[in-house]
Amino acid sequence: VTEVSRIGESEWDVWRSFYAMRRRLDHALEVQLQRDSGISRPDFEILIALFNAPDRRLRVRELISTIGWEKSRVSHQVTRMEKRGLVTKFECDSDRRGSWVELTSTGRKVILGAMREHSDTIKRYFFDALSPDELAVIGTASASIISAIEPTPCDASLALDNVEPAGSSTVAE
Amino acid sequence: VTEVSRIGESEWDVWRSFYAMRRRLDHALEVQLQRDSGISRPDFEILIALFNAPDRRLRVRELISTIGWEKSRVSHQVTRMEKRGLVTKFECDSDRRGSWVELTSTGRKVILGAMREHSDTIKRYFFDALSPDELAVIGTASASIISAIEPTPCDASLALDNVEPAGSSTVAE
DNA sequence: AAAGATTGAAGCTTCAATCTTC
DNA sequence: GAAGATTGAAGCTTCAATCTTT
Repeated sequence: VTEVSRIGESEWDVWRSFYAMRRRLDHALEVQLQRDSGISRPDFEILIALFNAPDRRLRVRELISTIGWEKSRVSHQVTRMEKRGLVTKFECDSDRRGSWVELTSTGRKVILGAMREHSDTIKRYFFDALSPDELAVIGTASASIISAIEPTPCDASLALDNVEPAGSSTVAE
Repeated sequence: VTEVSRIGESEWDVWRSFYAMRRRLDHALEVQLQRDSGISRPDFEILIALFNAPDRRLRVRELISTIGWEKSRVSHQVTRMEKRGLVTKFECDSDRRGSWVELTSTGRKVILGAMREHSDTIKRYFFDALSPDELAVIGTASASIISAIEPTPCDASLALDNVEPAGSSTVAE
């Protein structure tokens, strides 16, 4: 479609290497969390978000925007975690549509241990494997990829190329 | 535990950036595949493996080693894909325990389209976002991380530090 | 017994529908 | 009607158990 800057075999090798790395890293982190702390990565994400919150509690709405999941996923996940005693749910006074999710004391213990062990694991598999230069490149490269995916909220401004046709009425309403 | 080479806030920023990038890239690729070709990423992986095989067919066993999934995952996935007409299964003559999985003509059409569109997407979100230098660093960094996770099969050779005790017989067999 | 493969159950994820409160 | 949240169904993933052939 557009002019193609050739992607050759060596480039695809990088992609495959990158792809394999993501899979193995994910898997290694999952295994470690489950083995050391008895939780899954989804569990970890919920717990860490609550742990970092003001009173160890968040609205479901906030959980959604913090972690970036679908709302039903959060709902199902929290329901399961409540059964296991990691969190509790209760109604919100100020807005009776909403509900709070709060860390239990068990959940607090679990996340404290998990943070320590999980950090060690990330250090071992990620930071220790990379030089400072490599780390820096990965930081900027990650940001570039994210920008490439999200056409930027400034998208709108690009569409307004020939804006302001002098004194045209904006919607006669 | 061991002496800690400090992981500071800027390092964790890189981790979070990397983590977010992986999630968004995965999501973007899934969305594109589903929208353009009506298949999921698991579907794509099975189809591409079969497409690259000698007669567009593989034993389940080979599918497992090629893609690196759990055997039951492959089995369930293939069963679902067979229902949708993307692949067919039939018995293996030479080893009656085994079975073949083969691309249907529909499956072939689907994967041909998907490869084109999916490559374009990877180009747009991955290759176009990165400089040649960044790409090279990501390649070597990915390999390093994989090595850090898998203690290397060459592990054994490291244990053989003081090898070759003069005229030792190499396996009396 | 080991290898090749399937099955069923349970947890995870997404989608669409729903319900209540604002 | 829109926002906050839950529910149910369907597909995905893992684990353990099973079954057959070697």
